[in-house]
Amino acid sequence: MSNISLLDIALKVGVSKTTVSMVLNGRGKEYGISDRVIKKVRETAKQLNYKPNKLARSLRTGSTKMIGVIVLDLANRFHSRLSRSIEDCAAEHGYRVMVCSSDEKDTKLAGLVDELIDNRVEGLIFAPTEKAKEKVMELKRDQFPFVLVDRTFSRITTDYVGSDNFKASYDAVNHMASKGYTKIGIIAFSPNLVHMKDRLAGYRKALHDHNIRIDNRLIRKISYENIEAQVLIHVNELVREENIRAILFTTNRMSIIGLKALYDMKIRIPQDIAVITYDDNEFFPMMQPSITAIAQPIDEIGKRAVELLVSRLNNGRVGFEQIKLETQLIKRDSC
Amino acid sequence: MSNISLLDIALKVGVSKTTVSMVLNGRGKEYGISDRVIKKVRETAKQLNYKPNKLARSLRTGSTKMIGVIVLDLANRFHSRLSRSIEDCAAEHGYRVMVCSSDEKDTKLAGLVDELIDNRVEGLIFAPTEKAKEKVMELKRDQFPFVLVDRTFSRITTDYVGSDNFKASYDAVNHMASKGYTKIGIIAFSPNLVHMKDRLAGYRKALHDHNIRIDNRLIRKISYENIEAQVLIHVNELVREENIRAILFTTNRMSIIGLKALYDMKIRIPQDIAVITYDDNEFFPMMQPSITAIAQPIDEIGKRAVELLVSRLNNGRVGFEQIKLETQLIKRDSC
DNA sequence: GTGAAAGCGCTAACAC
DNA sequence: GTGTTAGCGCTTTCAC
Repeated sequence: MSNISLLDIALKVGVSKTTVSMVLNGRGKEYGISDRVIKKVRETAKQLNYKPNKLARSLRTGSTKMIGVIVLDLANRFHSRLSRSIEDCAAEHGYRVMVCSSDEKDTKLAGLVDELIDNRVEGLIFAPTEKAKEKVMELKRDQFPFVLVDRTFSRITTDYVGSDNFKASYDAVNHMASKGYTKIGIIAFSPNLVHMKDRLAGYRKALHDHNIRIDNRLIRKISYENIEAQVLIHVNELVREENIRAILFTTNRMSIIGLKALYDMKIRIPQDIAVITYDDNEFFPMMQPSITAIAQPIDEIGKRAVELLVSRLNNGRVGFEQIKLETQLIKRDSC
Repeated sequence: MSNISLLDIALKVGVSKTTVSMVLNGRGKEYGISDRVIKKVRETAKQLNYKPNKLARSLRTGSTKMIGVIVLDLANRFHSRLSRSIEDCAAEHGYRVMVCSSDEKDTKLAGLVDELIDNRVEGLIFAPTEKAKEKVMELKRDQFPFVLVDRTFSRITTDYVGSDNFKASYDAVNHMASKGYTKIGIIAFSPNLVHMKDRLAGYRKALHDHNIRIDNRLIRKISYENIEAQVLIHVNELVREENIRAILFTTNRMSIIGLKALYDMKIRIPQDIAVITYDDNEFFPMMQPSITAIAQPIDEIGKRAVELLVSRLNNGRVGFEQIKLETQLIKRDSC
């Protein structure tokens, strides 16, 4: 890799670095550089295969046009689509992204936040982990620009973009109850983060509105470790011991595991048990039965998050916005 | 965001920048800095919330520990999993990644390559687009370290990691033929890239070995624009006009569209038409019928690509390696 | 119309 | 044991 600098071009053309810099930044005219020189500089740059060093430029200008993005797992469909949406929208606003996965680990998240800041990203968009509140407060205290996505904390005000999880669950459980189901189970993560709180609250409210007694044995809260084993256990118990007739899985990961479990148990859907899942999937319409799902507006979440961040970066907007976007209950045959 | 530099710490502690730099890089002992100073520096750094400026460091050291990654589409399952694998393996080797999506567009790819290089990534891992050969040759000429993944070109030697696509298709079609199918269709992209050439060649060879006449009408090659419409047309024609009894979809994107098309046409799988798809999916075991698929070793592809790149970066390895990894035909009920 | 020079924050060779 | 200094490649102010 050749390492041609402005100076090399300047020397070759017989002008100063300054002139070359101006020309290559498209400000030749503005500074009244002669057409001859402009042309010569451009040609020489191309000929020498000049690559501007963004590190040097950023160091000098104090601007990297970089946004740090931390999702939970790039291999998870929700998060990869979210990343993609952020990537595209950021590009529209002239920003590039650095995407990382936190694996739902608080220490990893904190480390990534620091590293991204060390790399001088101008802002962060991330899905916080369960105990990341401290790190988030630290960012807030330092007034570092960031936007939370997917999930947030209670009692702490930050920019946030996510789904209207309360309504999403409400709609789903309302749909179940309207179909006559009363023994409705739910599997969720321990509600330390608001999105889970809301997903559970929507469930409760819907049951309440249908005058269905809330049975805490039907509400299963799992932790973020060993998800697969936990989902299996609880699905098993809900089905075998609690005799549920319908179930709501509150993340796409749980849905995959849960559906597979039901399938392996030879449970008939929806005859034995009706199912609704969080996050839609391309294969759901093709499954037998097709799966009823809560579709989150993933692209929109990414887009709004970028817009929120960029508006802070550009306008120095004050105050915080909490954006909750509408989900869509896609009714199919599983409920 | 406070912007504390080494100098601020140095001033506060009453030593020079150098001393602070040494201490903060963990080389205090090595350079014989006194314990008292080391402690004081560390404390002050923490207290001032010092964030090392990686731009400055990288500019100075000439090393960013960054790898640029360009996949086709971060929202595509194959590519998001590949990205994740690369992210993890890179981290193990002390590198961070910048991931971008080329959307299968040659100009976008070329632009991303340039931008990543401007950002001084030390190497690139990317899936080349159809007409990216020129850009790839340019990188090769400039001796910029890179590894191609998923696909490569004929008549150009570079580091490459992908699946053994010939064998993958061969296994699939061999499986079909062994089950007695003779009218076997295939949908592929125009084979300008070697992976597609191989996927088609494996199909042909398997037919040949089973003494099945190769009928070019059953081989459908589509371009990268408007994929959905094209797949629909060809599936339709293959089914309605050519009376195929089995079909091989050669990418996961095609599989989703193709399966949906068959589903909408009320084709019974495998009674009417047997199906095998490229890329496995978590939902395939649960579908009715379950879907037979070619599972690519995605994690391994990412891992090996990173290792290949890192070995070049560290050892300055000469020569090129072309790694073709074994796929696995996961036999289920769709064929 | 163009150039000189300072400085972004850091590291490392060399000096004392 | 610690400091001085130069310089990575760039932008930008000011000077001519």
